[in-house]
Amino acid sequence: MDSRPTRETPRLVDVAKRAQVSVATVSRVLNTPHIVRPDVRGRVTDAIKELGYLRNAAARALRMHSNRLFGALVPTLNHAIYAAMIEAVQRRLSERGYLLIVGQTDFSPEAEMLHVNALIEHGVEALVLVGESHAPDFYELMARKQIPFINTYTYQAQATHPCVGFDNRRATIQMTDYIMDMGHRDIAMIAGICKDNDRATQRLEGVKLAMHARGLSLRPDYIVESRYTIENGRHAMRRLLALPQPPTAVLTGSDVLAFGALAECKAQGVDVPGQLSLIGFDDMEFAAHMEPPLTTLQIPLVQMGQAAADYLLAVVHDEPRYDQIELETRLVVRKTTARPCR
Amino acid sequence: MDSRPTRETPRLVDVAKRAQVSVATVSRVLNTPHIVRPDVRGRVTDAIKELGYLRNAAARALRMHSNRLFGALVPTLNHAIYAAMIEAVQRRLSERGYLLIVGQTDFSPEAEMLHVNALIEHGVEALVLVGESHAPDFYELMARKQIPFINTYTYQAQATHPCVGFDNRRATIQMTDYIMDMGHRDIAMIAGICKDNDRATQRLEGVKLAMHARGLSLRPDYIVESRYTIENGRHAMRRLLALPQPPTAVLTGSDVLAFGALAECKAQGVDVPGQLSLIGFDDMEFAAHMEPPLTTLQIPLVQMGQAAADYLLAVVHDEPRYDQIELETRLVVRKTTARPCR
DNA sequence: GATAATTATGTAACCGATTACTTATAGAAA
DNA sequence: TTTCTATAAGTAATCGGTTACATAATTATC
Repeated sequence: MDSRPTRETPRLVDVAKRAQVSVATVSRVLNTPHIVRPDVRGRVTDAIKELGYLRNAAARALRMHSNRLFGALVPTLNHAIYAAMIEAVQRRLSERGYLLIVGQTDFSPEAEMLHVNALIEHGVEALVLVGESHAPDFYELMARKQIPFINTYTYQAQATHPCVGFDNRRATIQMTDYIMDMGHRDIAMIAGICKDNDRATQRLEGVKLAMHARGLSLRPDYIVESRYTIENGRHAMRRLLALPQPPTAVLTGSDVLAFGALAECKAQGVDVPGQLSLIGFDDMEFAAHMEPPLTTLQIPLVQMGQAAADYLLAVVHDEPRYDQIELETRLVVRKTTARPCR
Repeated sequence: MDSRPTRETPRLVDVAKRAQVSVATVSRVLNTPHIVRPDVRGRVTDAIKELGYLRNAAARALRMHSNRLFGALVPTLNHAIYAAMIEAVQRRLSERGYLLIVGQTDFSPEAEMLHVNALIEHGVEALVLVGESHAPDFYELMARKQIPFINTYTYQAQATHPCVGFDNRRATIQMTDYIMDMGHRDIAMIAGICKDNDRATQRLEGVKLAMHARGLSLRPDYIVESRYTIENGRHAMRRLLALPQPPTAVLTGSDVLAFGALAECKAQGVDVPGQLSLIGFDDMEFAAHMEPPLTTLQIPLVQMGQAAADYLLAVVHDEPRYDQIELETRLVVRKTTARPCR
């Protein structure tokens, strides 16, 4: 009868004792089972089950310099687009036995950098980020620590850092060309907040670029920057409609803004697309079910998350991969766009 | 001139050497700065900055048996309600210097259990879960490992496990009473999938209970179970409207389903609330902006996430706390409910 | 100025798993 | 049966912090 106080958690050595083998053997059963004789292996797995043994990842990480742990930082989880991307990343990593730490930056590079440091301390093997503009010393740090990462929601062929996504400028150029082709000239943009947000900035630039290319320009009072909420979309549209000469077409930086904008139009009796055309961005679930259904730009969110996870897994396992991954966006034409009636 | 190959990552001992102190002192500067003389402390912090030292959480965790790492498991991040809860949890933990590993269970107890094991191996100090029904050996495991956890989205005063949320049965009883008070008897429910989902199950039960209490009963063909998507909400409503005697009121297990249901009503020219009353669940952002604005039940998502984080932090720091936390739900009456016209 | 009390710093054991290296065992060949 | 080879299992060093305990330095007291 052994009356020593029972340890709370069994360790490798406890399993070894019970299976009458050395710790090395147990470790082998756990990591490279095929090099252990089947009968011994059986004894060990039995002991593991009987004791309810779970390995200690801290000890493992300390010795192995690897954690099976990735990190992902998004502006917020409260936007479906980021949540959906994270969901795809998490799912993919899970399939490969990796866990994911998630953090939120609130669109602040400083907050992002704080998180990056904490994540590195915790030994994450790779990092998923959003956008390409980070804190000043971010890239230097990653290079020094040799931690692979990938920027999502962004793509540039000649980018110096790994990225997966699409060219945000080209995306809104596509939208703007489409609406100009229909005959619109008085085009407004309800954009996201551009400060510290390269995607929002580039989307706005795309609109300007496309208009300039046809000798038009985006009037300053036709630009409204708003945080991505329905309420803000309404406000922004109210502002535009109150202008002496309201636009005939409104592009938005997000379906959420478009939802609010459309709600405001309905409230004010403005016919969409009769009097005013509206285009969203993201093609979120509700876009197809709005009334009228929203013309918008489809973003390959799930693909992006998967590609980000796959890329980092490839780096970690030293497998071949592409550093810059471009994904297709698609303008989904539904019922909120028409030729201007003026 | 020192030409030894430079270590990739500086360690505590490197900092110690550079600051001309022992490792113990550096560790103290990091963990209990006030017990180190200011001048020495200065030397050390300088050395830390100069070397770009970041502590190794694995080594720390191994020695300390604590990680500053929590875990959270939700069915999916693709539903705003779970994402919003996680966002609140993450934010709160972040304030206190903790990181959060997030996993998705897809409403499967087995998948949940797999994640739980992985999280424990990775040394999470506490766990946030959704609902109260988990894999058979879940509670036993948590008790054995002594890892604190909390069930969210659920509340029962006499619960044997920590929980934060509301009584899902009472929530739909409240809705059902309200709609019955208006005079409705032909009440249908578009519920979530009840299998392995205690919240969905209890919500459905609540409707049945409330109706029974007034001598009514929920007809089997008035119950439709659907996954929480807009499209499914439409389908469900289509099914109900195709019935020989359609209901005069439809309760739903989620605003997402209600959104789809309302879209279908509009498509079929069914007047809401004239011909049919509709109630949602969750009070998501878009509910107030639907047309007509959706009557729904408000859930304190953010509060729930915060409370869950606070509870677990309290346990970990051995501070006082309540094990069962009830939060208020509120029926937000908007424009999709009216007396029946029949 | 000497001694005691207090505070600051250093030394080294420890956390638990992995694995290079060593030793034992089984199987093959003679 | 003996020797050699191949394969399996064991021993112990190691990863990088933390902290009990030992020692040195400082301040307080006589």
